[in-house]
Amino acid sequence: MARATIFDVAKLAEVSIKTVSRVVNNEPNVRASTKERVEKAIEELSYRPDQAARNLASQRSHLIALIYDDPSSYEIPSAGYVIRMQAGVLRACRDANCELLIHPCNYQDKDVGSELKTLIETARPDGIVLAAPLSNMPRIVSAISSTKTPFVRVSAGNKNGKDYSVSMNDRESSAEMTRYLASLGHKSIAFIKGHPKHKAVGNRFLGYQDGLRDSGLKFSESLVEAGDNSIRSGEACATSLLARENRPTAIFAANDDMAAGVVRVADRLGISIPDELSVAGCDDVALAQQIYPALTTLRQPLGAMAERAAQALIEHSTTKKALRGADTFSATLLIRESTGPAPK
Amino acid sequence: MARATIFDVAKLAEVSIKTVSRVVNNEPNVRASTKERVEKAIEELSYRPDQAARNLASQRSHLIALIYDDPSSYEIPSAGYVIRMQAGVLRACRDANCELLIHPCNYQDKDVGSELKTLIETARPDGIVLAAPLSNMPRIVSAISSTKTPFVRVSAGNKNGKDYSVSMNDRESSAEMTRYLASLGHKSIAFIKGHPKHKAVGNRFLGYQDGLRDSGLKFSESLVEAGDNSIRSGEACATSLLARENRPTAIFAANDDMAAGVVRVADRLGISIPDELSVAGCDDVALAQQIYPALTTLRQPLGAMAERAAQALIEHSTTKKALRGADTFSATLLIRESTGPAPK
DNA sequence: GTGAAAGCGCTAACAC
DNA sequence: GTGTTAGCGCTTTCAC
Repeated sequence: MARATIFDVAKLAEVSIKTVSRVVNNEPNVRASTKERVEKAIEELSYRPDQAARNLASQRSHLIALIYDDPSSYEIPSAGYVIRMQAGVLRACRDANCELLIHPCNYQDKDVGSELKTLIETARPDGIVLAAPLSNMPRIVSAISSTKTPFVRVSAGNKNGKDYSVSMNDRESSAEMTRYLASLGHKSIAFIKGHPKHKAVGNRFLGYQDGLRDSGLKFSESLVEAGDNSIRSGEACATSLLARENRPTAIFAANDDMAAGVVRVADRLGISIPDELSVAGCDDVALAQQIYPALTTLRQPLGAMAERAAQALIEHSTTKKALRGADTFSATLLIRESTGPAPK
Repeated sequence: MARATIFDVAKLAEVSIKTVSRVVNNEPNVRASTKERVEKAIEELSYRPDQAARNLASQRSHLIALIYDDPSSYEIPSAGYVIRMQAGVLRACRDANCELLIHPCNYQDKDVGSELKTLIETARPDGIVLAAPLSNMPRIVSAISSTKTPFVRVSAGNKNGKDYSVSMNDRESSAEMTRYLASLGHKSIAFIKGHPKHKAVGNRFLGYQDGLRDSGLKFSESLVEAGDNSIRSGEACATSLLARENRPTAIFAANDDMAAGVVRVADRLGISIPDELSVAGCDDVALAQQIYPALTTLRQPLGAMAERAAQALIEHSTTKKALRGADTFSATLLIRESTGPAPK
């Protein structure tokens, strides 16, 4: 037997299809008793509204797109980052019966711009969640912007007045981590910078300097190395940092992957963590708990950020309220095994 | 200006909308010159067919659902597994302008069954890719089956005559790994079994026994420990295995996470890998390359498997050809740093 | 090889 | 509070 339509329900409940529609969409202006009758009919026929018909009639796709840099194209994937964002968006979608459209892409491709435009024009999502580091790339932001589809940037680093973004308080949190390290007695705290395109990660460097200042330590360029967010670059920076005569007693890396690289190098060099060297990362990716010693890090509330982003988009798609400004989420300092008191 | 519809194109090209439809869908019976005219009009108006209208008229959702166990609900996520499957399905979808609907779920929930049924009845995907270990759970398989929506099981472990599945040759590959270990001179090769619900992982245990036999080694229950696929269980098994008087010189774990647990324990005990102990895993998750020493493992062609699964579903949705049998993919033996010659 | 007409199952606008 | 009607933009069927 064919699937029930809104007409079948209307007939059985002895109301018009519009009333059924009202009940299904939780619209007001339905008498409680009528509503009950309709609901009984729906139950009886196990009626489910047809999404395609709904989308066509309402001129909305009920689709939220999540666009991110393709982790499977990396040497070292940061899959956990993506999974957590997906989970967040999914939470927001479920509550609004939207679907999630995922689109991993490679920002190094010459024509990501037109690829994204085609995607958007074809699928017509009601809104777009744009993850870092794509959220910081003018080429990409402007391609998306040109489609006029509402979008939210995640971890955008630089706010601008024209759109809405959600991010973590990178600077404040990094300052907190630095102060924590200083409170452990470390006087020589090195920092490994991240990918220059990733602005949010750039703010962590600023926070590191703030934290140093707060703790009465002075900043020195010689304690700073520049990585590119990959484990391998973390290894390279650590190799340089740890080969010095007066090597630092603590290293704070702008993300966990690089911190993991530091741990790996220290292990090879026979430098004991945390006895001789404290290491801290940022992000709390899965790897952070998986390595030994487990990494002290800052947990980014990625899921919550993505959820908020999607919620804002969904709300905008119904209310058309302007989508501007920025929301900030606080990171949590997770103290694990890789940090300890400075060697005497 | 509003978006162009099929009528606008038809008018501009001076044909009927049906002809435009034919061109757009690559249907036959259009004269080359007509086709060209239509294409020019499409280009000029930058026309994009409306997916919602298409779905409604064709009674297909053009959606492929990917259902998997939620990695973000784990203590230790296996996010890479999911990302690779997503990438595979996405490849198949792109070629057929389908969209991917992802649905992470928690198989421990009492009512996953009805959750999945609701999802399927609401979103009405044209087909479903069901990932392991869900693909082995009768409760879940039958819930999906009851919706009559075509589905493919990935790494199903046990074939049955009623559906289609794609999997890796777990048994043969594990035998190969075991023979490789034996060829290195190891005489005492231990095995850590995986989660009992995960049938594919069970086949690896069979392969281990085959490999032992092939190499003239005899199987001993005392060299087998049972884990549950988690890092922590790998640590527990390793702790037991390595505390013995005559500890094994090689440990083969049914997945990488457990192998990583072994590495961690060996590290704590001061047992050098690979000099004193060889460790091998299975799956080639990201973690396998991230730990030190990098893990020798079997790379599961997950992306290809998922892609094939989705392709089969898409083909079925157009041709209605029966979806039965099983396709098998070969794993690749990846020799990295964690295995070496048996200690003299 | 091409076209006309009839839906697909819903929402929106407005009438009652 | 409730119903009527007209689309939404395509695909399908069938006629030519």
